[in-house]
Amino acid sequence: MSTSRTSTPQTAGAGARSTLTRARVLAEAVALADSEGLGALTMRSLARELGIEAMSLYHHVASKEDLLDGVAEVVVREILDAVGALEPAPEDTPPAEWKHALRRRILTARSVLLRHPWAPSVLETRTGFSPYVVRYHDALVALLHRGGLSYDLVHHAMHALGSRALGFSQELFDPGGPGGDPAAAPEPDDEDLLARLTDEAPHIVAMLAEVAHVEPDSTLGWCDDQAEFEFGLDLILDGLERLAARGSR
Amino acid sequence: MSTSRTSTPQTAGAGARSTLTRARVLAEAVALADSEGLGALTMRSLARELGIEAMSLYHHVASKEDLLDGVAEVVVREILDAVGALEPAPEDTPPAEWKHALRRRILTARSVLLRHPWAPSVLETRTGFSPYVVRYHDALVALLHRGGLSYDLVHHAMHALGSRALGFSQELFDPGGPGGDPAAAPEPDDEDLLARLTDEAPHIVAMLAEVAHVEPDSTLGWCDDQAEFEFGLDLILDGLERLAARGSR
DNA sequence: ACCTGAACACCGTTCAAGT
DNA sequence: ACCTGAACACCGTTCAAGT
Repeated sequence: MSTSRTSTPQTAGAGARSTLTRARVLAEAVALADSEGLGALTMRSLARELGIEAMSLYHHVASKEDLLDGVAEVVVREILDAVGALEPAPEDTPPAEWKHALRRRILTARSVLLRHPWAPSVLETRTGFSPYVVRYHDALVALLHRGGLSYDLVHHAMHALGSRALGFSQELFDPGGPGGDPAAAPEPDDEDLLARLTDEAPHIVAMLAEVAHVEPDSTLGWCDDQAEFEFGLDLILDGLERLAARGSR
Repeated sequence: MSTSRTSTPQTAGAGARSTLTRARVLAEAVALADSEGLGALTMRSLARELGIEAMSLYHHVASKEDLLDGVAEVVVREILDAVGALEPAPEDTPPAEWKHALRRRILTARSVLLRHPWAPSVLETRTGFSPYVVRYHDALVALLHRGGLSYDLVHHAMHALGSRALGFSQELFDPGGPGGDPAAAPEPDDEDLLARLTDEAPHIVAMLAEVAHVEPDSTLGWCDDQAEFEFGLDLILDGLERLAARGSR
């Protein structure tokens, strides 16, 4: 479902739209993935949404792969905008506050990704050096180095953060999380699943019984993604801080 | 390329193989992904490899999705076998050594995944609760809890580890890493790339110039995946240890 | 220059039919 | 019961042709 049909004025009958640009193609692709999921983003469906024939897309995009590159770029640019709007500006933050500044940037990036739950799986598969991704990471490197961390430690830090630097993490048991396809999220189907888990994973069940906010037999109680993300992030940031204090490692 | 054609005796002419089982289908799927990459694993190519018609696969596998579930299961079972062979056995390790025991298990899991570079991208997309994945994580939970960590801290720990618990991590700039498709790994194309990066990412370039073992203008010098994985893992494990010492948090 | 229709070489999968 | 061939509904993409 989309309002693209009527969102811009056009000459009466034919399907010709104002003028197609790469930017409009990418924006529509993002909108389509937002509303229908990444699986629904095909060259044909995207063209339909734009009131155009599939083959016309190839005038603005070299291939499906290039389309996904562009889509990733749009999302990361959105992150850069959000992060750039932070106060105080990164250059004005006292170097010693690198940890809080980094934390804030990463959580801001995450808040953008929460609006595009499909984005992590696209970002994961981009192998090239997208200019905006590089620029984002370069700013993080600058922040850490200005904070007094040696380049050696900064390098380790970037690896340790991994995709967390962009605000998402790999949660193997979190089908509803930022990386998951909403359509693929299974109904917890509590009764059977819990019985199975009690057999196969008694310790996990015991853990969840103690930890989960809800009773484990009512729903399985998906965990608080945001809180767990921050826990893991802080674990890493605190560790880095400790290493930095220990004489730039 | 595969030796499956002659790997088992068979009656002279026809394509009928000993007898097809789900296990044999899955084993061949893993072998195919190992040798040709995940992209080359299609129902048709797998059938061809087995000397069979594509539709016959549906007698042993409900769908492609089910095939991938099974393939993931094979890999995780391989991890469980490798981890089970560790000495001393997990139940016999002194509880206080939970950190080293956990570290060893995770690095063992990683060594298995290094033999199946495509496996992380399959594991990432499994949304169900695979019995073997659950069992593996249950053992980790038991290890941590026996080590004296509260279930609350163990729960945070599992989230913080994320996919790292199974031995892989999300490296956005590591196309050749465990998560990458070898076919998609780009030639570093040093000249242009470095020029571009010097513009877009001066701090990253400065960092790499200081850190990389090789000169940055000869090759970009991909980082030491194993060392960086261990750095990040230890950062998390040390942090957990500190929290545990601080009175089970 | 931009857009199109028909066609190609793939997918996963259904279905009725063979043994 | 297990396996098959033809066919269906999709993909991304090529190509020659339209304006």
